[in-house]
Amino acid sequence: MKHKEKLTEVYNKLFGKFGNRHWWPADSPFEVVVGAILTQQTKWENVEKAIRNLKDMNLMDAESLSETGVEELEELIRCTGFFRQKSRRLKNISTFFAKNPDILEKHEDELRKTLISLNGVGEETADSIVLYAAGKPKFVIDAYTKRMCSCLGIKGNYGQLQSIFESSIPKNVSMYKEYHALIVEYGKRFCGKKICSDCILVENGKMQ
DNA sequence: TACCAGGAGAAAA
DNA sequence: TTTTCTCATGGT
Repeated sequence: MKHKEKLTEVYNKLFGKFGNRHWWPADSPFEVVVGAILTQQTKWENVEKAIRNLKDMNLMDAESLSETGVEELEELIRCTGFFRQKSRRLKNISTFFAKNPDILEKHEDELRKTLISLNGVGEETADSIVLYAAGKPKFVIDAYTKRMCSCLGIKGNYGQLQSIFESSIPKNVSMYKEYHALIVEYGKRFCGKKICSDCILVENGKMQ
């Protein structure tokens, strides 16, 4: 089966199972940016606590966050792990957003390139911001996506997998958001477990 | 106790 | 250019 047909079938199956995920949970585009940094190698539940801490201190905007001391940030986001790195990354990116308030209005390719040039922002984090904060079409490839693709027999590095997804499904922001969210939900439940046999994409002992 | 979670960046091979 | 190591906490 070709990639396009396979990925379309997987989408339909996941949507049928999980429905609309309404992603990304955030009250503002900047909150998505903050969440994208904090969620690196961390469970979302811990990110939520840190975001609550920042909101309680009225720091959920670029200007306020950029003016906050690194040590204070470390305490507020400690629960997300890697707090020394992340506090510096947060301060760095919020300073950039404070100086460039219209950055999210740029074309997705230019925006992505700009974001990746910032310290602490790699491909996945940049794409998450482009898609969920700026609302522009860039498919996010995360660890779950790589694992799922590997099981489906679709191989490639980040850029290759992104190209496969973007050429297989309609270039549509809502579709990109929904598909990635569905893969995460699927991944949380079925990937990394020792019982792959329960995977909803498996039939007769093998992936479709 | 050991392992993993919605990565990125530097160092080593 | 690809792989490995480090960053760190909290939950299972």
